[in-house]
Amino acid sequence: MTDSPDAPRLRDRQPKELRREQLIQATIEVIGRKGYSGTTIADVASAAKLSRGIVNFHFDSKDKLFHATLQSMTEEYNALWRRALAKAGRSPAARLRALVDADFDPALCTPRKISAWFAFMAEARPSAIYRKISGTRDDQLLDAIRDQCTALMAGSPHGYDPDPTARAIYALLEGLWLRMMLEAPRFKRDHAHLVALTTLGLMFPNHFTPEGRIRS
Amino acid sequence: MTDSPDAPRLRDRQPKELRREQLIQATIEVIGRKGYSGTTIADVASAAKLSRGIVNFHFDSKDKLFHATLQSMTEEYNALWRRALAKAGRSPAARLRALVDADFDPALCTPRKISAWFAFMAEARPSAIYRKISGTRDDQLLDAIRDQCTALMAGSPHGYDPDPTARAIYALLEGLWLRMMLEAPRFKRDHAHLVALTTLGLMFPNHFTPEGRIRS
Amino acid sequence: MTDSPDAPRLRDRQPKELRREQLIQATIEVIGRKGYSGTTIADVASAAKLSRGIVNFHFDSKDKLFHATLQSMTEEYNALWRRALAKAGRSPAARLRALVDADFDPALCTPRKISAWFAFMAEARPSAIYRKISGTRDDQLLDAIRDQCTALMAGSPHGYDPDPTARAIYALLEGLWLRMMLEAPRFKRDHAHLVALTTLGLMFPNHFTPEGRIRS
Amino acid sequence: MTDSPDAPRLRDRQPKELRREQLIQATIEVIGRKGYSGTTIADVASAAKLSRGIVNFHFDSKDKLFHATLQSMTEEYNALWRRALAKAGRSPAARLRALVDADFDPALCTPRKISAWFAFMAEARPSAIYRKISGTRDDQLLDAIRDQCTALMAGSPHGYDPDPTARAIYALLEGLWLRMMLEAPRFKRDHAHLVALTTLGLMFPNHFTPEGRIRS
DNA sequence: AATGAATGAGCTTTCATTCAT
DNA sequence: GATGAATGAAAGCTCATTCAT
Repeated sequence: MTDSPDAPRLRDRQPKELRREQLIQATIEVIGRKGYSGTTIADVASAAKLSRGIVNFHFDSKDKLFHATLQSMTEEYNALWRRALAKAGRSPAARLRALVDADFDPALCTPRKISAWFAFMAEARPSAIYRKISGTRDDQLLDAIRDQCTALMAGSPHGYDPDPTARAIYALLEGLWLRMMLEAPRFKRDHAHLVALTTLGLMFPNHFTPEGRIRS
Repeated sequence: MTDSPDAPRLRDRQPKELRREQLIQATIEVIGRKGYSGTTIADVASAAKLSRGIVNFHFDSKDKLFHATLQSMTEEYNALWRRALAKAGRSPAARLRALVDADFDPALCTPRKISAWFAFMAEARPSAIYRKISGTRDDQLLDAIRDQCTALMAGSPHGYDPDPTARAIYALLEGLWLRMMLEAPRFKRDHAHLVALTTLGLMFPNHFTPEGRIRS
Repeated sequence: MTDSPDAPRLRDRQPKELRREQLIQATIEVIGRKGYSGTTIADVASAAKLSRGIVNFHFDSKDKLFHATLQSMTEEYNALWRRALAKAGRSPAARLRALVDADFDPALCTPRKISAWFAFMAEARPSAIYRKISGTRDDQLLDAIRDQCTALMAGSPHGYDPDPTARAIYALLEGLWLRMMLEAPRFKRDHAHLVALTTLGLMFPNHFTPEGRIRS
Repeated sequence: MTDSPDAPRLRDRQPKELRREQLIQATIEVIGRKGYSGTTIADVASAAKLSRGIVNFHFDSKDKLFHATLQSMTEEYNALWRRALAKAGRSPAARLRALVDADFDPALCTPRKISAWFAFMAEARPSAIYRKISGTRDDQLLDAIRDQCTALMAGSPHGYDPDPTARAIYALLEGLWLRMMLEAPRFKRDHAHLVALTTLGLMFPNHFTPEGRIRS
């Protein structure tokens, strides 16, 4: 009666895609808050301010909802670092720095989302959901990091190998995410970012300053 | 085909501590295999080849079993790195190397245990089980790493800071554990260990060779 | 042999209140039949011809179901004697007789309901369910009885006290309920009613005949 | 080491009968405290300061323990009122008064025992434990009361019937026990006793004073 | 005679899923 | 499209009972 006619009420009918997206965002939020095993379909529906039956209606099963949620998170993450790489130009140092910075983008690097990521990872039995959906992305990001390391270490003294170096950077980034989660709110995004940049400075003293700025 | 008479039957009476330990080991095994939310009391009892009621008999609740399991894992981990540090002598490089090596000790660094660790970490809501039990250990290990970094970087050029460096090494080690879990069995312990040692070589070129050996 | 199409199937949707009432009635029936400790949620659901999950769906827990059941019984009982009192007019003898008769009303005084009452009473630990829900009602009924006794004994010879007299009538009524339960089906409602009326005749010979009829 | 050699330690071996008695007393105590459904074998063993297995050892099953407990309570009660009757002499008034007084004997009329009585009564499904064990006793006590009523009412005016009168006294006594339980500790033994005696005074004004003393 | 670890049936409870409306 | 009452499988927990010691 009182709603203005063009303000779409939440529980009104919505195109399928909108509802799915709304439910996926609610899922991320709830998993981030309650953990994987603590998340029920009722929680998700309630967080989306919709009825209990809605999830099975749009996703058939809880499993498929979680699948779609991880898929969505993966795509968002992928898009971010690819865009960052594209914008970074051709200098390997700038590209590497861009990849590192992307990991601490305020849009992605939120407590809820980090929590949700680890929830999915920790449920990753061999052959399970995480590997299937995000495994490829992981490989591609590692490749991208390795490409920059290879370029940066071209003239390095004998014995320094870009391959484990890239592995190290990649592991470092994930380890920092883990720490942000476990030590929240003590260990914050800026602090973690600084640690990553410091590492660039230590690993590539010719290309980065101690604080991680690119040496021109 | 019957049990040899002197093989102690599993279902025989055992001192409480033995049963508790047996159940904790079964819990680690099952969590490692099926994940946190996938682990039921029946699974644990069955893995220990005992009856369903046994867990509640010895631990009162699933929660307390999980609690005791994480406690046990924490104590094992703690004992390992402290022992490694004690054996390493007084040279900061040797001590740092010992801490890094400890993380890849074959007794700890098994697929099941790594999986179990992340299962507990991912369930770590703010104020939950992991923080409570393992938080202090984490802090102490980080302190130990930082002590060595501080010593090693005493004469470093201006701008290099041991604090984020220690954070980086710590995050790197955890990130490598995560990768061993997610990429098992492709990404193996030796490979991860090599990545960690390479990082030492890159970070402290005066104290470690590119492969992580200590420069005398 | 199939259900006639217009017979509403039990399992069809019903308003919440209807289902709750249906489950409460089933609970009284089962407690009356199997006792407090012998009553399981499955029994109640089965008596209501509904599924096992229904009780927790509508009442959250067995405890709350039992709570609601006793509440319902208390309200029914309360309504009955208050209505009887209201209809009885102003004569103390008629009012007292009405209160006594109410206790043997065929709607309340059934084997099942009596059994259920004592089941709840016997579970009454200090501070437990019965006291909390029905304690006040008991007091009010006792007060109502005492009011009539006081009026009837106004001119009694010295030494006769309306207070213990009221207590006696109240205890008598409950004791008769107990006997109906314990000696069922030998000791029936009509017999118990007669005993109560006889007592009125003995206690107030000026106001009631030996059979309990009101002397005009 | 410190126990004096002749002080029998509780957990030492004891003749069967002693242990059984010890367990029965513990059972009364626990049922009185926790109710019928709340009483576990472990509770009983613990109240008797014995091991968990002891009950099944001496009574085979919980059912048989409860059986023996009610039997013991019944025998104690029986012995009490029969003894009281024997001591009362031949005067019907004295005998009736003795029966009433017996019900408020401090040895029997304790909160725990009353609670235990009602616990057993309330579990009395038709054909169940209470009827089987205590039914006969109830009948005999009722008979004893009726005998006195018949004698006392021999010369009563037409219409007064000793049979319902006896029923009333019996129900009154049980009802007062119930009230002592439900209103504990507000409604005490002495108060209830007074109510019963007052009733005698009202019912038999020629034989008892208003306070229930025997008119000589 | 007594212990208490071990068992497993049976219970309450949770919750993904279904489906009449 | 959306709702939410209803279902029932699966889980955790309790506890009477067993039995090696």
